[in-house]
Amino acid sequence: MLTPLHAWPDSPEAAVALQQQLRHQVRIQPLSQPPETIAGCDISFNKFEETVYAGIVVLRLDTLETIAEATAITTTSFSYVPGLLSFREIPALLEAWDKLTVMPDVVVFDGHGIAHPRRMGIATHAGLFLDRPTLGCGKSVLVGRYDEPAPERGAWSPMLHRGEVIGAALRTKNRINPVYVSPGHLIDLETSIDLMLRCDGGYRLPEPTRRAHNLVNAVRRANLSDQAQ
DNA sequence: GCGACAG
DNA sequence: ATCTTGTCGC
Repeated sequence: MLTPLHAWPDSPEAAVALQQQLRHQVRIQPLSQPPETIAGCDISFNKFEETVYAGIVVLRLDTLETIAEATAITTTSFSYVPGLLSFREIPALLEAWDKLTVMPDVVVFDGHGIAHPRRMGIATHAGLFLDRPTLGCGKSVLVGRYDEPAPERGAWSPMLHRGEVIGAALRTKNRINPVYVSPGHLIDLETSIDLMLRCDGGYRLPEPTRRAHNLVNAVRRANLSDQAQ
């Protein structure tokens, strides 16, 4: 089990205070080594239920083939609050992480990294726990403004918040809405964008994220049919 | 004060 | 996030 970075807050107020403390530990910098593997992670749940299904999928960056997977089923009491997503999802993801037999060089999260009001999105927060390069790739914006990037795949424009560049609106498919990429920890924006473009499987979302999403939904639905019998 | 608000 | 069929457009 990973050494806990900190105790888990029991209230939104305590969580915000913790984010203010943790933000000083974040390091946005180039990768120290060329990555060969990348993992995607996601959680799924049935509305109104506290059970959460977490999953992580590791792929080779050059071929995008899946080389490892891990899942975990737990419960959460921390409900979703914009800006505090990590407190709801990280516990379950860390349980899945402990079951992983292959350590990925980079981890992509479904959400944001520093593109967050306190620069502490789920990718950044988790990066501090894992002490490994992480980045966020979200489907919508939490904070920040940007100019629409050109319509061609690969085009991107910076996301700005309080005078800082916090991420990029990146076009992963021609004429399709961009995804929002931001570094989490131990990586920089340029590398994050490059990695997302290399994870192209022909869809709007990067392959690591898509596979993790499919994995957790498969586990959740399998559990539903089990209970029905 | 009003609106916005990752998954 | 999840619940869901067809449908408009490239």
